[in-house]
Amino acid sequence: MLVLEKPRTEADTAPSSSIAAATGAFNRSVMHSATRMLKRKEHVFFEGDLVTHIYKVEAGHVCIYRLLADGRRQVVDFAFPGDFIGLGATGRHAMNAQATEPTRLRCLSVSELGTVMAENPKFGLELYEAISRELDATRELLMSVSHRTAQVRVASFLLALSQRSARRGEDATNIVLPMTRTDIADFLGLTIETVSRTFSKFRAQGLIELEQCILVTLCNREGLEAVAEGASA
Amino acid sequence: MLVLEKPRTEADTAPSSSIAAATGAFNRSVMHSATRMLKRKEHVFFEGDLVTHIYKVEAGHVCIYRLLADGRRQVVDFAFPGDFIGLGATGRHAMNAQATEPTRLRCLSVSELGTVMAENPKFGLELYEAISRELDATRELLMSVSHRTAQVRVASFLLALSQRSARRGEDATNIVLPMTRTDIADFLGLTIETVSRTFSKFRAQGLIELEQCILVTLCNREGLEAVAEGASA
DNA sequence: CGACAGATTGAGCCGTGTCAATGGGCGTGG
DNA sequence: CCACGCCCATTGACACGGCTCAATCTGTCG
Repeated sequence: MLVLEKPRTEADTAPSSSIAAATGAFNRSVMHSATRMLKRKEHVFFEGDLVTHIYKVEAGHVCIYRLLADGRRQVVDFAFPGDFIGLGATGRHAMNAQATEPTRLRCLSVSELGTVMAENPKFGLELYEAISRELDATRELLMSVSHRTAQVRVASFLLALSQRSARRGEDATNIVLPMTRTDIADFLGLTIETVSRTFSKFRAQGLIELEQCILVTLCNREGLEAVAEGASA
Repeated sequence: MLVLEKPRTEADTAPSSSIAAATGAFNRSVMHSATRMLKRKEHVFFEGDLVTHIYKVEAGHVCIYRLLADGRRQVVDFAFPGDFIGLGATGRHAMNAQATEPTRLRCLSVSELGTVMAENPKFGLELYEAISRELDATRELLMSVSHRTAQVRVASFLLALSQRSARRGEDATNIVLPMTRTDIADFLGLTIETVSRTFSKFRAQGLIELEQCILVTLCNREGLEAVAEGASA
């Protein structure tokens, strides 16, 4: 998942080990399980679907969103390789999950869940910790969306992406956006126009460089962090 | 917790049974555990505190919030009798929890958690389901805060309170607000002035009646629902 | 009765949404 | 290979909702 806001070091490092543990148990448990390939824009599941599986993203990215009555869309999460999706749903999915690019998933049917849980008593706890991180991330997003200006939100978003890249050992300054402006806007609770304008403003300020719309270079991390902190810059 | 938005019937009834189960297990497990009394405005725990206990609200109300760098406050949840608080925190609390009125809690120390889990393998799953509901509620709140007008948010909020009262067998039309305008504002991502103005507007439209600031009467539920649905009324 | 916290109400401004037009990249088909 | 069309991103003008600042009112507690 994508965590906005600078995570405290402890809160950041500690759970990743627990996630690693969960991932380990998951992999051991579903060694024989199926993988599933998705094309760009293809859905993993839809809102209202019966919950049949828990998925772990192995490659690609998945956008978790929900449609509102008025046709608007709220993206609640972006799932990255290593993340679980479909957690927390009981009975039926409350969300839609759509691959933003070609994506590979590992699947564990919920009917096996009980078996796995019985074989590995820790697995329940591991799921609990995974979903706890999910909850934390959603709350961070809530903070961001409810009280912050567009600039702060977008800056936080870019920094979060950068940190995620760094954590995965990838380039933290040249970021490839795995989602469209619309996805970003619906995630941050903004319009596509505002997101675009904010990118442009950052570029004008020399904070970032843009290439092909999806390649962002962070030229001035300190400056971006200052904006994310709320400095009106 | 407080769930905005009209819950689907199935999503609403199904989990309540699971919660009941969890509560049962919790009570059985902590029969011997301590209760804790809090005065109005007293804190259960603060952000950054070590996680020592999981709590269940027995009476009163608890406001779960977090302070932002700029001094603003985001309320992420109101815990009502029967709700758990402190779930999902690993290591240290990421939130503050403050009683909005005299409150009684039942406590289970996390050191006992392992024991309880071992004695009752289902307990982990029950916690998982409880936190799943928490996640759903937070996502609903996110929807509400990110894309909706003040009127819609406040209307949804009142209806959510009403539904909660109804579910608890209390009066669903005469609601006692267990929190201040500030708490409501920080929950809905609005200012206290906007909340107040919106209340006044609803009163002027004959949708509600106000008494002593904390006693709200829903005069026109359909009208309020129409507003919550987005009708510009 | 006085003091204080919380709530209400008003005036003005700023940021973001809305509507609309333009630009750029990519795939498809001629 | 080029041209067209489509989708997405960018940019501008304008309106409006909610925030800010500020004054007043109400209820409560000492």
